[in-house]
Amino acid sequence: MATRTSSAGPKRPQRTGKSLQSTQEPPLSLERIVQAAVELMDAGGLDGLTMRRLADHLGSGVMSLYWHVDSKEDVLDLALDSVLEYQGPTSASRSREDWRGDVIRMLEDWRACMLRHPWSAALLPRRALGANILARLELLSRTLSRAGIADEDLNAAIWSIWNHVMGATVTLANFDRSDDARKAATQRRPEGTGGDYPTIEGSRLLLDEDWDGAFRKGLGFLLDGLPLKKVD
Amino acid sequence: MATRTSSAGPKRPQRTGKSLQSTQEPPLSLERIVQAAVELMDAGGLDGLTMRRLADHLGSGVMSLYWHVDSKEDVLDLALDSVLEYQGPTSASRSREDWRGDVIRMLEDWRACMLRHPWSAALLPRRALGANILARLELLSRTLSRAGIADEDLNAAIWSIWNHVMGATVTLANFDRSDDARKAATQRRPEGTGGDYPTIEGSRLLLDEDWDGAFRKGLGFLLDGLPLKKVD
DNA sequence: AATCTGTTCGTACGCTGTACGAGTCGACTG
DNA sequence: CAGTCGACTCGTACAGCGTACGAACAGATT
Repeated sequence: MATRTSSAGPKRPQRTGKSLQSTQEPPLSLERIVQAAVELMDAGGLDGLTMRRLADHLGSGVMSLYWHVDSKEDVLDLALDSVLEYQGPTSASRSREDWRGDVIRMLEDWRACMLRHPWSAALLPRRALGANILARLELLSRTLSRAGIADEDLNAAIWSIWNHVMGATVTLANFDRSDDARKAATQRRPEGTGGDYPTIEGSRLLLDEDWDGAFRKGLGFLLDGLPLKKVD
Repeated sequence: MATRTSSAGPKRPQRTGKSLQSTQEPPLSLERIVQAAVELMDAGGLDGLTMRRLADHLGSGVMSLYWHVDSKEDVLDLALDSVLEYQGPTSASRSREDWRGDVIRMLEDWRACMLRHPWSAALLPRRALGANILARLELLSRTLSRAGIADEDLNAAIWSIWNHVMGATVTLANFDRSDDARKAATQRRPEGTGGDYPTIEGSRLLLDEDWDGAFRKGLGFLLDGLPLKKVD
């Protein structure tokens, strides 16, 4: 963890002289930059990524990054998109019948991706949609359309399902990072107001929730509520 | 818009001397600070809020803010919560029957609040739940519970509905801020990959969506899919 | 040998959040 | 009246941020 801490060296050592290529870093590339950015944010959250740290991590100078990348925002976009890759239903054949399974599989993978990198949830609301997100949306559209949803309901259905994933992930990523939220909600008594949140406490809503189960169950409610053209 | 631009004055005028109380600002208070923070972010987004600008806006010194407030994060929390206030169903009587209407009213108000202050959507995923959010959750819990949802389904139902609002709002706030997203999604042809997103284009998913309608419709799907104990 | 093109990087600038300590002012106490 | 205390304000300073600018270097081409 602290293998790089050299005591009393110059401020940022990096690329020492010419003949002494000690660590022999591979050349900078967009892929390496993005991957390092993801690692930094996995380790330290959104604030864990600074251009200087990123450069140090790659053994390069800060401004070298800017030849490959326009801005830090650019790095964020690329990192977010790189984390959301999805290779669709491996055999396109099986999706003939089991549209529900296809949808659920893709959404749970999506959710898993974002929970593996909790910073992505906080990033999603403020970045444009990258290629991988669009690909997932496209897959969702195609599957739902084939499942026989009335055309006039299709868009609303897609958005509803999308929203379910977004909302669930965003919420959980938030809670996981500071579970003070739950404690605050259930333990703190506002005292000034006199009343707190009895129903929430009663249902143990914020406490011992099985998030995965709730996600699946809620998705079930949603899919059950969708109006299909043909009943099967 | 530019009424405050005084040419060649000192860097930040603020509270000139003792006898010349020109603008006679009311004293600093937490309420004033929070309100000013909301105004700044309404005008300039998340980045529009800096402690220095906030102080200027209030006619005070920067560090004076820190007597009322612990940190900038504190300001963000307070601003977010202040924007999500909700005075429940005015007459508690009417909610006896129309639980569906009560839920929809509260959620649409919630969504409207967040869309009125688009920065709030980007903030929500990374801040803990404030009192007003908890109050809304509590109301939702109570209403749903009274509507006759099976106890074992209650939590999943609450989360599903919550997620719907969160997802829809977060997505829309994102899109509204840069509608380049839609153009990029539908116009840009990835060329490298060869294929783009035909189904999305076909359904005009990202183009001419009636967001309010889709939100309502999707909420309908969700509520229709909820398993009620008693059918009515 | 000269030039060009792709790539690296040191320095510097303006901006951020905030720690620290000095200052002001009204009220209360001897 | 002097003294002192607490609430409140604020100037200065500092470390860290993103990045504009331009100098430097490598290898290939002329």
